Amino acid sequence: MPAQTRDRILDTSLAAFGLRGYDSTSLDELASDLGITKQAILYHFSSKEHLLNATIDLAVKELGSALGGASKSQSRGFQRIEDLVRATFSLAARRPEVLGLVRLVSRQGGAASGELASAMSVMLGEAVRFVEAEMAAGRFRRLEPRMLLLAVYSAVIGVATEPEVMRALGLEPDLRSLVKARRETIEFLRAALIAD
Amino acid sequence: MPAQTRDRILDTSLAAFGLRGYDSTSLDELASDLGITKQAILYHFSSKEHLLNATIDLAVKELGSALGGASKSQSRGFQRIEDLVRATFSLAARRPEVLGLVRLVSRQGGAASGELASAMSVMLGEAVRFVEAEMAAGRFRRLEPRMLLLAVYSAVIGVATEPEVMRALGLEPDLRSLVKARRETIEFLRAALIAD
DNA sequence: CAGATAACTTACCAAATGGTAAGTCTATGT
DNA sequence: ACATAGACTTACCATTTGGTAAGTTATCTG
Repeated sequence: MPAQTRDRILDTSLAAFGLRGYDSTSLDELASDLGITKQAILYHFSSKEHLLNATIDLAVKELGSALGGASKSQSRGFQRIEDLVRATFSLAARRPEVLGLVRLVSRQGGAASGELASAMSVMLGEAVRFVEAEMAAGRFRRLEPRMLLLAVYSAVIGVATEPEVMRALGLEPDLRSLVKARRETIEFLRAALIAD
Repeated sequence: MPAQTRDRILDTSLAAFGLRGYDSTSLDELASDLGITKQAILYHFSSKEHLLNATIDLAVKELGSALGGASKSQSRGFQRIEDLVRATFSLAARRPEVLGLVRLVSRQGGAASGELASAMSVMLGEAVRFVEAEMAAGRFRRLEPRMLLLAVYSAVIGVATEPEVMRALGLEPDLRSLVKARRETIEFLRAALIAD
């Protein structure tokens, strides 16, 4: 099993980068978490930046497979939005580090963000067309589609990945609250989107 | 003018911490930006962590004065939400680092987050009561107030501080787009909140 | 069995980092 | 005139960081 270590490294670094940040994570830390030496990491990934790139690739893949099903579903109208939000919350509960990394990269924007940016562009492009079609069909309220999506994206990602704000609101960020948050987010979006 | 350097340090570190993160900002960098030595910083703030604390204090103050007016305004119903969103966008355009730091701290949650957390708790507490009153008066749609606020907070902060996502949507994060984003965010919230 | 290759580890290293100690320079109060 | 205190700077320092070089071990191949 030669390629197993490589996968373990990627997994651990995805968690570390996604939850604590790039600069806050040292290769030595990653290595000792994995019970190997730092040089083993540098054997598989020639530099920390390359490791980040590979980690982003993994996150993009996981994001795609988590949201791909919902995004390509045949459901129409608000049901499709609901499917997407459910898939996002499910990912946030299962692997919060993936969304954390997405947010990290989309903020920093470094040289490595190209791939993620283009992957997101594709997904967002599809989403824009979908929303426009629903608006044209009169099923969604008429709003600027891209701004609408930005607001929806922000609301979902924020709710799913800001545990401290939940605490400030007096809500424990446990599974039960997350389920409640999901339901409320969906109701919120339904209210905002459904044309009367 | 003895206390001037201290203020300049705080100002620069607020920008650096808020836009690039705590670990990604070194004292040497801050110092050379300011044209002083690192030890001058450590003279005013005995450690990097103390500097962070003082920086958070400043951010809390700026946040308070930027949103305080809108939050204590006498306006009722949706107008008050609109005032708040406008104030937030104005802050995001003028001093994005303040919101950046708020988000950074609210995510990391470190030992220093106490003050900010409590300040936010107060503001959010007021907001919850306001929303509940509006719902009781039948002016706002009935949703879970805290979850609603979390979604609103996330949407506004996200739209105001995620330039990369805007780029992925094909929108330049310049002032004009920000104005558009503000208008659309308000319309989005209006649609979500106003009871029919 | 020889040797090449993959998958590591041990040994280093230069630069950067947060922090300490001691000195300098200026203003102020006595 | 002089001590004192404030606001720094110059000189260091230990640790951490990302990265290189040179082994070591096991497996596979001719």
